[in-house]
Amino acid sequence: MEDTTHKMNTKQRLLKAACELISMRGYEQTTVNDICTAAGANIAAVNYYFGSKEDLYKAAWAHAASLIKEHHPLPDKNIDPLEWLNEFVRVRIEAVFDDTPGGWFPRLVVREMTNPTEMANAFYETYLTPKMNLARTQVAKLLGVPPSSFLADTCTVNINGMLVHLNCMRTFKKGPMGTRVFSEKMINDLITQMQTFAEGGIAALKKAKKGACA
Amino acid sequence: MEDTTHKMNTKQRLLKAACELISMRGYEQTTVNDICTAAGANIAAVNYYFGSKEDLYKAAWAHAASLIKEHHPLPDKNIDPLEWLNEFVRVRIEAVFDDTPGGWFPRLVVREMTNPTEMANAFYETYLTPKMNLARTQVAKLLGVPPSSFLADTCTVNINGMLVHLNCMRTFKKGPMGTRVFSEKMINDLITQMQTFAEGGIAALKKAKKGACA
DNA sequence: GTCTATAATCCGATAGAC
DNA sequence: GTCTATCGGATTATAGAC
Repeated sequence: MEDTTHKMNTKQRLLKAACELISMRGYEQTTVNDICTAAGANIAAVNYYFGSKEDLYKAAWAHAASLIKEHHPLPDKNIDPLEWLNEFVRVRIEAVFDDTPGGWFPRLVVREMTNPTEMANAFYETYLTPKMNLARTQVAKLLGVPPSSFLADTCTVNINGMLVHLNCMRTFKKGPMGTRVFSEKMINDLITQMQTFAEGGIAALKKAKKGACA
Repeated sequence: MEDTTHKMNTKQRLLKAACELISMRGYEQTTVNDICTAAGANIAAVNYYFGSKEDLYKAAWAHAASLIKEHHPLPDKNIDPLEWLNEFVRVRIEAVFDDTPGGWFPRLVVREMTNPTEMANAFYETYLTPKMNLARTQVAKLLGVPPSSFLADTCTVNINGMLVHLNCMRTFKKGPMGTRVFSEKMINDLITQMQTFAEGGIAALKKAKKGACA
């Protein structure tokens, strides 16, 4: 990671500082003063370039979303469902452990999820719901049920829950949740384990469904 | 739930209002003014009875912890591990969906997890770590590995992640995460599904472990 | 014990000089 | 574009009357 801060103009520096600080501390806990100081800009710069703290925040989401799309793209939806799910788990975990700008997005998401602003609904619809629909479609294929079914929904929520929880452990440094340290090998083991766990869980649910019908 | 507010003294009313409001909105988002208004007390009452907002918060945790111990006790640790885990999942989910004071604790936990105060570490050690150690011990028995192993740890984290995520969906009403509505039957289905999913996940991990040794 | 009034901070936003 | 100075609002905590 080359530091190109010195080459960026004030607006770009503010955007970068906003992504970094807000993904690290959350929206409410980050003041415009913090952002301006980190960006080497004056306290009035945020309002000059973005109009308000809220609008800077929206720009930060858009920026982080484009970066994760570039660095951690989701698998092709036309491949085998099980392969898709394994790739999905892998990509999501890798993004969670990404300490470069490519990892800003999952942290912004979990901050917004757990400390919602007035913009939460808009962010969800734009950036998250489409991805979640993709995942539920693949899980439904594996379960042999419609994507709109309660089983497909809750099963997807379960898998997403494990990933979100992992994201929390990385995002919230304060408190014992963030005290775990993961080496490169441990991350790879974690990916394999979560893939195995999810696959086993889905298989068990599919089997139980058949049993209930018989 | 009988409303006995009128019978309580000011200190008790403050404690109740603090539990309700902070579990609903979080510590930072709840002002002492909100709490005093809800308790029908004066703005200065919190400092008079508890010394500070922080000390009231500590009292709220202690109160909520004693209530969940009473209304949603964990299963006996000497029963069969699989039965223990199923009971654990059931009890935790029931607590998450409990809208009475018995459900204050999980909401306080998730608020503190995702918006940590300076007291986070102390709360964890006192109220949470012991429970998590219990769960990891049972999961380790099912996996056939030591409780201190990476596999037992991450597997327990996976299961806990699903439960925490469910807790988030109930706690954070703002944003689409809290828009799902669960009927009594859906909650029971959810319990069965999550038990099946966890059991299947653990079985798959145990099988993969054997395969790796062969 | 309860109340009013206020002190002491802190934050986002903006006016106006340069 | 950048800066200083300040306004207006919100919050915790407390002093002091009743």
